[in-house]
Amino acid sequence: MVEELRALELFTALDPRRLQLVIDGSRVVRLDTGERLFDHGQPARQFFHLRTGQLKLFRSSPSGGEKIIEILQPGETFAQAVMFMDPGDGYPVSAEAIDPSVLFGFNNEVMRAVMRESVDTCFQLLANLSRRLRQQVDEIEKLTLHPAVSRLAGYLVEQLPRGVQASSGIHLSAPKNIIASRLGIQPETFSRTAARLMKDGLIRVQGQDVVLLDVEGLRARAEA
Amino acid sequence: MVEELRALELFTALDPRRLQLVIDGSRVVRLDTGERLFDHGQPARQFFHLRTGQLKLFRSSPSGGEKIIEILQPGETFAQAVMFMDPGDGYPVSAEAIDPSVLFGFNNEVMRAVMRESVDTCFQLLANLSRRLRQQVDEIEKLTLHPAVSRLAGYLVEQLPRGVQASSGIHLSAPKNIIASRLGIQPETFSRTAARLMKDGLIRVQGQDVVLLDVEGLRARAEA
DNA sequence: TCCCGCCCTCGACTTCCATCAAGCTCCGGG
DNA sequence: CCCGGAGCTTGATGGAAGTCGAGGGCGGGA
Repeated sequence: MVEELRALELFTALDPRRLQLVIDGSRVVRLDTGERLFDHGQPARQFFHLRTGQLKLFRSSPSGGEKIIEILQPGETFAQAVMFMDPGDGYPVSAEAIDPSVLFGFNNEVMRAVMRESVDTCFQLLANLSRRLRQQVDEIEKLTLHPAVSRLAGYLVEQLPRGVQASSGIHLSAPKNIIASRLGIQPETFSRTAARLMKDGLIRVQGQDVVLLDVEGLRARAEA
Repeated sequence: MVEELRALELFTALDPRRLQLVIDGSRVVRLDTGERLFDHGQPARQFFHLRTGQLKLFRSSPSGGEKIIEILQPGETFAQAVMFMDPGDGYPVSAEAIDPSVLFGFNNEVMRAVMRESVDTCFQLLANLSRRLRQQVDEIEKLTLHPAVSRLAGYLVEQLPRGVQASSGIHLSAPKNIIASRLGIQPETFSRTAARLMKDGLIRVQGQDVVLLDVEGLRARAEA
C-alpha cells in the first residue's frame, strides 16, 4: 500500500521520511453509491486519492439544478488546491460516490508542513494546478462558444486512448445522464444529440459502448 | 518603481537580492488600444503586471465568437500560471489592450529559479492559483446553472466596493459589450436584460454609471 | 464645426435547448 | 415469474437567448 502511495505524482519528490509522515496522517475511506464525501462549503481538512470506484464533483443550484464539474476515475488525486485556500472558504464543490469507492484521505496540515521543506513538491503541485486552470478555461470556452453537438463530439474524441485512430470503440465511464451533466446539457438533449451523430454516420451506440466511426468527422463537429 | 514592484503580492516573500534578480529580468511594455500582448497558444516566456490601462483576456472560436475570460484592472498580475505549464502549451488565452496600457513583463525562467529558493513565494503563488481555480468553478456554475438576468445581477453586486449597502452607485469599468462577453451573453441581450432590471426598479442606468436601487433584490435575482 | 464611426438600443424573427409527458428496456427482488 | 424502478429514448411544446436589421446618440478627428 505504501508502494501504491509512493507512486502518486504529487509524492514523487518526497524523501521516504517525509512521505511516511504524510502516510501516517492518512486514512482509508469507503463509500457506497450515493454517499457524500464532502459538501460544498464544508471546512476542508483533507485532500484525497481515489483508489477504486468512481466519484462526481459537482455544484448544485438552489433551483434544484446540478452541474458536474468532474468525474473522477481510479488513480486520480483531487482537492489538493484546498490546502492553500482561505480556510474560511471550505470545499469549492461537493463530492459523491457514483459507484462503491475506496479512497485515501490525507491531512492538509501535515502535507503543508512537508511541502514547506520540499520545493520540488511545491513545483509539482504548481504544475498540476496550472494544468487544471487551463482545462477550466477550455471548459468555459466550450460552454459559451460551442453548442451541444460540438461538446458531445469533443467529449467522445477526448475519450479515445492516446494515439489511437481509425474507427475505434470506447466505453462510457459513467451513465449517460452523468455525462450529460458534465457537458452542461439535459439527458434528453444528450440522447437526441447522440441520435443525430448516429444518423450522420459518425458513431454507433450500444448501451455504454460507443464506436467512433469517423474520428475526423467528429473532430470537425467539435470545432464548429 | 522598485518600490512599486516590491509591493506586489507575489513578491512579498522575496528578499531584496532575489527581488532584484527578478526586476533585472523585467521590461516595460506599452500598448495602444487594440494591441495584442500575446496570442492563445503562443510560447510563454513572460508573465505580467498591469500598471495602468485595461486589458482583456479572451478565447476566440473559429466561428468568430469571442469569450472574455477576464477584464484586468491596474494592479493585477496575470499569466503567472504559465511558468509551470508544459512549455509546449503556450498561453491559454489571448491578451489585448482595451485602453492604452503600461505593463511590466517578467522573465519566467528567472522567476522559477528564484522560487526554487523561496518556499514562501511558492506558497504565495499556490494560494493565488487555488483562489482562481475556485473562481473558475464559480464561473462555470453561473454559466450553466444561471440565466442571463442572474449573471448580470450577480455581476453588478460584485462590483460594489466591500461592505457598502443601501442604494449605491457603481461605474462600469468597461464598455457594455465587453462586460456582455465577460458574462457570456450578446450585447443586445445585455441591453434588454438591463432594461428589465430597470423596469423592475432594481437599478438605474446612465451610460457607464449604474445605481443599484435594491441590492437585496439584485442578490435575490442572482440566485434564482 | 461637422461628420463619421462606434456603441448602444429596440423590434422582429429564428434557433437551440429545456421542459413536460409518455413509453421503452433492462435488471434485481419479492 | 411478475412486478417495479431506474435509465434511456422520443415526441410535442415553450421559453430564453441569438441573429438580423435599423435607428439614435455621443465623442473624436478632420
